[in-house]
Amino acid sequence: MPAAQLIPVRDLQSCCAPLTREAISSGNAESLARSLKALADPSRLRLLSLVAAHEGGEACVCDLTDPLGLSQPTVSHHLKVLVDAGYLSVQKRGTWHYYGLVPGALDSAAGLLATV
Amino acid sequence: MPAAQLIPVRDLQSCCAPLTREAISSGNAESLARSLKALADPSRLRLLSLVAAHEGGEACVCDLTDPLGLSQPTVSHHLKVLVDAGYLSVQKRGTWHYYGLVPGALDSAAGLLATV
DNA sequence: CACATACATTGACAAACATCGATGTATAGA
DNA sequence: TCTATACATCGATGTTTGTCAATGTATGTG
Repeated sequence: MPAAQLIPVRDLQSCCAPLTREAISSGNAESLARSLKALADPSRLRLLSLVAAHEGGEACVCDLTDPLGLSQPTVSHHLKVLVDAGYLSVQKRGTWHYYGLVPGALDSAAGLLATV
Repeated sequence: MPAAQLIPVRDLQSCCAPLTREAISSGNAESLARSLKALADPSRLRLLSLVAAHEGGEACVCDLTDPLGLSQPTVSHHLKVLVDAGYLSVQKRGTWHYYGLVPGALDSAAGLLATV
């Protein structure tokens, strides 16, 4: 899948223009849109929040399905989207997969927004 | 359409929890997701950028179709989405409709992101 | 009035997406 | 080795979304 890859938020850059200068490039717009699309879903926002609020800052899939009211495959899918976008990280211990927030990832996204 | 209304970004609030405290409520997650979804499209990001970079900080539809390479109805549609979400405002002078950035709207969105 | 311009709305269609049930894979324990 | 648990992947389905051509609505001009 060479076309349309997802770059982790932290590696995104909207270049230099802070605003009102030059219009964002077509490529940067696509990258930023992809990162925002990963966040633009109520279930995924709640997932990020649930993970962050969970003790130790990490949670396994089994901790998340009930509060979300979604099936395990669906939760797994959303987690994958968030990992691919660079908002979450996984760590496998035994049978469990522990998801945790990538430090600064949300801030990166917020920062990019201010650059239009 | 009483269900699932779009609240302007500036009126959104994720309540008090800054992070890692309590998980975001289902309702707030829906509202925030809706606002982010309005931004999560390359064409709309470029529209915001083009409007901001245009002289006077405002632009009419005819200024935007060519740089975007999209049809007039499509541009009109995207602009409506951005207006409904509270990112753009419209002002009609004669035959022209001038779109401008709503001050602080993008910052509001960025701020909400930091609250998860 | 007739005509042109600027824009919105409608209807249609294909692509993308969220969701689930079923199935596959790996790890742990009896 | 057999069984149970935790999770991922697959395939199918219904919904949402981006896009355009066609049409409608004002506004301005001759």
